[in-house]
Amino acid sequence: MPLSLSTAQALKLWHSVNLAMVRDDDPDLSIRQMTILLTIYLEAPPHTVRDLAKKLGVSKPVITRALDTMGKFDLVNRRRDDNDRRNVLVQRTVNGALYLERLSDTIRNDAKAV
Amino acid sequence: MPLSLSTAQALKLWHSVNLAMVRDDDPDLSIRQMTILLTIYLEAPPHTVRDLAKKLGVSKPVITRALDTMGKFDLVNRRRDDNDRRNVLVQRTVNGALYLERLSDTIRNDAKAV
DNA sequence: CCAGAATGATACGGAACCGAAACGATACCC
DNA sequence: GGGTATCGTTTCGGTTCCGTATCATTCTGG
Repeated sequence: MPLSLSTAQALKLWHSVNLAMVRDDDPDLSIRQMTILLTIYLEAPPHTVRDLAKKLGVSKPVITRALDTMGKFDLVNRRRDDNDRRNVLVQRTVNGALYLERLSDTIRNDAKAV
Repeated sequence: MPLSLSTAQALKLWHSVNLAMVRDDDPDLSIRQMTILLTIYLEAPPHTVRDLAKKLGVSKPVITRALDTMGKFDLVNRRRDDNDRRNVLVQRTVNGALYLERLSDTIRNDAKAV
């Protein structure tokens, strides 16, 4: 069933969720990093660097660097593809799942207050 | 009336809107910049650097620099307060209003598809 | 007046990210 | 096998953003 939002609701929701991200102490993910993370968790694997770059319309180094950063935070994992060792398979982590669970809680909670 | 979203809806909405921002060619605003912009447009004036810093829980230079950047894009405007010339009043612009209108269109449209 | 407080801007060194180009490793194909 | 294509990474120079400290300007209170 489709969600229907007014203009004011849409902007207020966006504002409150962004404000929550700014105010908490964790380091913010950039929009690109956030989009990569959500793609990995919402779409079916396998996820390769090349596929992610194509989906986001960005260059491959952007993906590599974002995976480096998010890997340091243990939000994603990299593994070589044994069937084609040129490929890198991007994998989910427990910590990444928890991160997105907290994000969805924030969104849902702010949506109720909008 | 409160919005009610499932976990999957919340994350899918967040994903699709972020993806749209990544894919379009305009330079992305950072989360902090976006939050400042939305605060200026959603909350009642006057908006000073100090107030914005307090609301977002960041230092004043963060606000000054974000206003510099968004001022270059003509998304916001600065004016000295004539009653207390130490203050800077942050003001809306036509271009900023258009920017947020496009943003809300994206959010509302993606919400329908979630 | 003048000392001190308040406000926003600036200086500084460091970190993160960018686009473009080049690189090493691996797979494919004739 | 040897040349070529593919894949992810690295390098390069440059830009932006950061936090902290400091600054100039303006107001306030005695």
